[in-house]
Amino acid sequence: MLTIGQLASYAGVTVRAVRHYHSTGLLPEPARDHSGYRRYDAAAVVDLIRIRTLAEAGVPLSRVHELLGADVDEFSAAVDDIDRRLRAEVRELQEHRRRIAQLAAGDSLALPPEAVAYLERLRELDLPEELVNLERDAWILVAAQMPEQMPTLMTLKSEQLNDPAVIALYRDLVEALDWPSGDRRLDALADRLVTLFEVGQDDWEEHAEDFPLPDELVELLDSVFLANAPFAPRLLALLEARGWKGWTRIERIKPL
Amino acid sequence: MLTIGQLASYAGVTVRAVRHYHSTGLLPEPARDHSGYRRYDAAAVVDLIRIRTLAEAGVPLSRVHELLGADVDEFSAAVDDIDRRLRAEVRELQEHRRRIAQLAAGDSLALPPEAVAYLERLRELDLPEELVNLERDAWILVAAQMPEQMPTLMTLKSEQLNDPAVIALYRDLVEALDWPSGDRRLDALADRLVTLFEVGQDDWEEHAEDFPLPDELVELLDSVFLANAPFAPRLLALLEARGWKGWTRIERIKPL
DNA sequence: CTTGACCTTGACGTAGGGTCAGGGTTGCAC
DNA sequence: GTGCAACCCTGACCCTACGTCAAGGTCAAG
Repeated sequence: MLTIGQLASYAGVTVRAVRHYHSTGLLPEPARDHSGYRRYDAAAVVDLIRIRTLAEAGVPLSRVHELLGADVDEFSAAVDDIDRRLRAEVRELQEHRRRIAQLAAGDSLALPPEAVAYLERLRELDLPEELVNLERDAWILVAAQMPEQMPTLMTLKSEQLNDPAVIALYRDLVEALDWPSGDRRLDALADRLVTLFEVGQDDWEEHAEDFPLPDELVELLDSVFLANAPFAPRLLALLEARGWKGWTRIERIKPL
Repeated sequence: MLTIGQLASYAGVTVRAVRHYHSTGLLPEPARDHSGYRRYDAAAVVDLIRIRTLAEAGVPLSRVHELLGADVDEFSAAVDDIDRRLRAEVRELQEHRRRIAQLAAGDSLALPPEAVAYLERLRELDLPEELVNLERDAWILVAAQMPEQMPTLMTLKSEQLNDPAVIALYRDLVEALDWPSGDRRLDALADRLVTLFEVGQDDWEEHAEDFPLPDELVELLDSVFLANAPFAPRLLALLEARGWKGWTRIERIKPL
């Protein structure tokens, strides 16, 4: 008669595994000797080797029992099923590998390439890193909600950058981050913003219909603006006084 | 400010996952409102999306933190490392698939093909299934201890089957399973066994040196014999009286 | 008698959360 | 004002397939 250690060693598994199989009922508990030790016969070794063979082939323990008692048809059906599961796992891991390979540090983490390109363009225009980071975080939020619209959105944004007035405004908005909260220069900024809005209005309304940002996303992006720009509340108030409401989604509230 | 549910939905993860990330320190706990609810800002959404991006690419959570703060070099080194791990997992699964595909119900579970062929030959010789099953279990034990010797061992066993006297003896040994324990016919069986031993002795001794079965394996196989054949103790005694000791490894104890 | 190798049960840990249970909060409709 | 659904909170147990102590009992050798 064998002890659990001998059994395990003959079958090529660990003692812990044998006890685990007992605890799940996969291998029946044998009789105990006078001191409480489990005592096994050679048949247990054979059973355990069968279990190990299946387990090492990737069969989940919960299915080993059914496979040990299966006839040829049941067995091959179960094997097919398990192989399907393994194939799916392999595919999933391959997909992981694909994604891992595309990951890189910095912007491209959580942003599609067209957004990365847009950020890179901002950098080339010598806009400060501070702004680029804010833009990046905002676009991460957008990309998470509407990934398929990102290419078109990025094209639109990129086109805006062809207007030197837009770029100048970006630059001055960054400057404004350091201004005291009631700074008089905000009025001039508001005027310039309104000018841009009115020039670009038709374009924007057209696009706004094509790509409706969900209300909650608009709110979220506004909150990013409010949280990062001390002048934001005052600027929004100035814009409202000029007939424009909102920021992420700007709307006319007074007719011209 | 966002609740945990809104945060989770913006980032595309479950509420439970967010709490899990809090518990492991991956995502810092935010401030609570007056009723104890967690309240998040948009920056938390961005952080969470970054975490999700890495996690979905197969990065273990324990490494996500280090990756979020890594520079380009550290990042790509870590990515290489993770990809190695993923590759290893894929290989392991492919190996599982290979083995699963070779598994079949019946004998081939836990036995190499040459052993399966040997068992099949026993069946073709019309030896009873009872014997074939006993042989199968015995060879499972041997195969588990010395897999690389199996082809040669099976060749040797197969050659023995070319002697009609051996086959006849097998048949009669199976018959003997039903005999009463002190049956007189055992004497005749013992005589025939001894005859075979003496004819084959040189062959056997030669092979015994080439393929030394470990003592413990011999003991285990003897125990299979003893457990399954009621006549075994008596037969072994008769053999000893004729100058031969053992069963799995038979040895002459008296000179001729 | 000691020592070391074995055995016993029980419990906790792994990765990444899922799924209750039991109770408090909020917001909207009636 | 109140009822109800939909949130939120913590705590706890569940999953795989065991690994790894902890605290003790047993056995064989020297």
